Amino acid sequence: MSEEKIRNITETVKLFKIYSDFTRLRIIDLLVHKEYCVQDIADSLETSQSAISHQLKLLRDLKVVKTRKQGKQVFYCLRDNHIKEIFLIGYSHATECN
Amino acid sequence: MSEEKIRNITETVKLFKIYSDFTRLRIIDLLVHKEYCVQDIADSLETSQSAISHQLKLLRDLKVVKTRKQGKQVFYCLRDNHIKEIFLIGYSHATECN
DNA sequence: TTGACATATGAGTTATCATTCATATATAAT
DNA sequence: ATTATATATGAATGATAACTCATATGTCAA
Repeated sequence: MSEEKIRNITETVKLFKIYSDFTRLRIIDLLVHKEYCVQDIADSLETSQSAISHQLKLLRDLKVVKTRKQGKQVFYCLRDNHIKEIFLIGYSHATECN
Repeated sequence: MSEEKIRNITETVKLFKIYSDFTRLRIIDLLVHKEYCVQDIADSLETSQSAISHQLKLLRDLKVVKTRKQGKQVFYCLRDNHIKEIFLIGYSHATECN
């Protein structure tokens, strides 16, 4: 297995890991539709503000989301359509056998 | 967030987790092209037979792969095209920015 | 049936990572 | 300036899961 192949597989693993956590995937699911501020995400998901903030930091570092500050609040949205596309493909594959 | 939505997200997380490990993804990458027996996978990936067998069991339990026994060897291949499709989509998204 | 080979698997160890808790930072309102 | 609100973050904890090691199981050959 070539060095480049290994790099590519490594990158692909990183990509899939983004979607492999319940909290993160619910955040992404919310942001597919519109932007949200931190507390609204936390409320929607019935999860602590801290846990959400930690995951949002992760998603920020991975360039998955971008932010817009408005007063005291910080609004998050998906950075581009790739994230949304892969989420929707995975979601439909995972749920189509019902 | 509805009960059904939570079930769907949970299933989607499970799906993405399949692809979220370096060893498993390299196994899937091999099996995209053709069937392999356990030792050939282990040799290709320079990973112990035990580690490979453990991951193959996982993939079997998740209905990702199916097996064919031939003498002492067991050949593994992908069970259907869904797995391959999602892998290829993720792979191309992860590697297209080069 | 004994030995050699291929694969499977249980137990133990270790590393990763998501969460909590406490607290820091930043902004707005009074 | 002080207080309240929104968000961020470091450290500690706990859970998950991948790997190793030892060994079991299954199959073939002699």
